[in-house]
Parts: sequence; C-alpha cells; structure tokens
Amino acid sequence: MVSAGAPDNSQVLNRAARKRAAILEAAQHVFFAKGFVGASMDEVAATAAVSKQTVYKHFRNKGELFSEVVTSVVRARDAGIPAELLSSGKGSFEEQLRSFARFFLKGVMQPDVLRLRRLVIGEAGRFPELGEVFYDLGPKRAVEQLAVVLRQSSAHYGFDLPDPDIAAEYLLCLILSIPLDQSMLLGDEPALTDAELDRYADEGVRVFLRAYT
Amino acid sequence: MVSAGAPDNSQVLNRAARKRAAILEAAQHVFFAKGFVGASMDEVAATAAVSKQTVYKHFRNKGELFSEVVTSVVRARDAGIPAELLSSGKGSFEEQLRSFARFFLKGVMQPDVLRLRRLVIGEAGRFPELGEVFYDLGPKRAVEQLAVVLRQSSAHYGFDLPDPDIAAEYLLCLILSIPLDQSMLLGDEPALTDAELDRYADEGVRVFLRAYT
DNA sequence: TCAGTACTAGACCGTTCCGTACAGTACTCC
DNA sequence: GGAGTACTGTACGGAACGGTCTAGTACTGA
Repeated sequence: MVSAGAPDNSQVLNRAARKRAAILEAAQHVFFAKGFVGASMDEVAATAAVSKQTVYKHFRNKGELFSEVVTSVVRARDAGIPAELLSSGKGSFEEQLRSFARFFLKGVMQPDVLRLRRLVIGEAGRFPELGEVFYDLGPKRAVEQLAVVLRQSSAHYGFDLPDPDIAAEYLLCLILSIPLDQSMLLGDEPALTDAELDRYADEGVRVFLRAYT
Repeated sequence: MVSAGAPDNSQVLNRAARKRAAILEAAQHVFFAKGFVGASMDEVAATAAVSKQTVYKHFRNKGELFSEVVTSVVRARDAGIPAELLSSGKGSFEEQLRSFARFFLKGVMQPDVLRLRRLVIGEAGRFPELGEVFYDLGPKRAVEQLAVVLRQSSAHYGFDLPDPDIAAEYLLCLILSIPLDQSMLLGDEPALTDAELDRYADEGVRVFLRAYT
C-alpha cells in the first residue's frame, strides 16, 4: 500500500531516509495548517506515522524541523525556469515577456507557495533567516532572471533600457503584486483561475512595456 | 506619574475606560511582539498593570481581545488623507501624485503598520475577517482615493485615462510594492530613511506616468 | 454616607506541549 | 546468523497557558 500523495520511495531510499522524508512532508502539512506555535510535535509524528522518538532522532528540536521544512520547500520550488522559456528568439518581445510573466505568476500563486509565504512572513520575528532564504530564492532570483531577459532583448530588438535591474523589479511587481497582495490578506479562497492569472500577467507586461519602450 | 508613550487619560476617561484602553495598548504590544498563539493573557495583564480578572471583564476571551486590537489599530490609522493633499490645483499633476505617493508609502512603512500587516497575514487562516478589515481600510481605501485623484486630474489636465480604477491599482503597487515586500520578508531593520522612501515613491510615480500619459 | 460596581492578588483546574527515558521490536548489513 | 542500529509505544517531568473562582479592597456616583 503506497500512501497517497507521496511518491513511493521504498525502493530508492533506505529506511532512515524514507522516515525522514515522511516526517518532513507531515511537518510541512501541519506547519502550513497551524503555524509554528500552533503545530505540535505529537501531531507531526502521528501524521508521519512515526514515533515521536524518531522525529527527535532526525531533527534536534521543533525550530530545526521548522527551518528544514521551509528551506526544503523553497529549494524544491526553485527548480528553475523551463528550458523552452529561455530559448529566446521565439515570438515578439512582448510575447516573450508574457511567457515569463505567466510562468512566475502561476508559480507564486500555487496554494502551497502562498501558505509558505504567509508562514514565513508571520514568523519573520522568530526566524528572520528564513525570510532571507525565501527572498533570495524567490523574488530575488525572479528579478535576476528577468533582468537577464531584459538585457538580452533590449540589445536584440535595439531599444534603449538604461537600467535593466531596476526595470526588472518594477516589471515583477506589475506582474505579481495585485493578485499576490490580495491573496495574502484575503486568503486563497476562491482561488483565481488560470485564465484570470494570465490576464493579470499580460496586463502587467502591457503596463510595463508602455512605460519602458 | 504618567506612563511614557501613552496619553494621560486619567482626567478625561473614567476608570473602566482607562483600564480598557491600557489593556488594548498592552495587548497590541504583546501581540505584535509574539503573535496570537505566542502571546499570553498573563503577560497582557502584567503589561497593562491590571489583574487578569479585569482583562476578562472587558474582553470575553483571547480571540476577542485580538480582534479588538487589530481593528482598533487599523481604524486609528485610517485617519484619512490630510486636507492639504486633497486641495488640488497646487503644482503639476506629477507633483500632486508625488505628494500622495509619499504620504501613502510613509504610512504603510510605519513600523507598527508593518508589524500589524505581518500579524494579519500570519493569522489569516485563524482570523480571515481581520484580513478583510485590514484590506478594506488599507489598500482598498488607498486605491479608491487615488482613483478619485486620477479622475479629477485627467479631466483637469485634459488627457485620456480610460480606466482610473485599474490605473490606481497599478499606481499603488508601483509606489508601495518594492519596499513593502522587502520589509515583509526581510524585517524592518534597518528601517529605510524618509529620503529613501521618497525616492521609491517618486520613482513609482515616474514609471506610472510614463505608462499612462 | 453608603450601596453597588470595578478592580486586585493569587490560587486553582484541566489541558497542552516539548523534550526525554526506557524497554522491547524490526530492520540492515556484514 | 548475528551484531548493531533504527524504530515503536508509552509514559513522564516540567512548564506554560486559558479561563474560572474567591475573598477582600478601592473607587464611583447618587
């Protein structure tokens, strides 16, 4: 019997690694639902179908488990940009930016990513270093990648873009901020459809291009 | 002896109202520092220099106290736009928008407002209605006020602005999002100086005007 | 002045939680 | 097959917390 929602690691991981993965996944679930203080180690152990002792064998204490959960989720989300996005030259500049915009917005608006963001923001006082990890692998990376695209394209299409790094920051906030801020304060229900997200992405790009070309 | 940081209400409020105010102020402090679950009613009572029984005489339970704290802080910040901002006609359109932008950004970046935002976002699962209160009296009001300004000014200066409500949304996120998102994830220390905030506000307005005029 | 109300101080109850301890069982790897 | 490691189940100590209770004190307002 393979537990639903989790890959069957029984063949590729030894027992210890398997247990560790189960604990991390259970902890993610519990922390996302109840926050750091609200979550209990007993519930994590029960959800992972593991004894509490085993939890403490893998993670020194609650805080370390929390840190590992957050960093592992952030890193898992950081798979990077799909190759086809980076192969520039396909379509107009606006179409290219639109592809990026839709990709970033869809990623950021994943329910788990939204929950993670809420968690990190809420615990920024207790775990400031986690905010930094999230920022570096989230917004910061996105801006850097957009800046590369802007630099290439402005050269390729021959228009003047004085400061691509700053332009990328404004582009990103034009794409993400409106739906993201609403989700942060008003919750993710009802979730926006893909079509609505695409409209936000496209409109953000449109405003950006009017300002910068 | 008047406690520092709080107005001396001893002359204008009777005892009950005075105690109630002291509890709210103490609770704000404790909740901001430790979050909802992390704060304890004993600490609130001690900080307010009040017996725990008195706390429970004024507020039915911890959740109600938390709600009252958040709504009272939000409403206190909702004093509205100073009159001199609304008296249009002074200066160019860009100067007028700059005044608004600087005003909004400075308000949003107040340490207490940042802490409140973090708190509301972190507890959005437990208290969704507080997110709504915050949103309605925060971003939503700001967008509405900006839309009024845009409507008036586009008529007054005779340029075409098809959808002032949507334009106001983009204007607001161009003004606020970059410093605000950084503060949410990276903490408020070190706080940005007024001059830096003004630069963000002015640059946001500049990008907006390039896109919309 | 005096009744009624608000407040105080502290004990208290039931629960929850983190982290540890322990004795016994399952697995893994040589 | 056998030693060594990982895991289980449960119990426990110690602390914290939300909320109630009680008995006594200070204040208020007519």
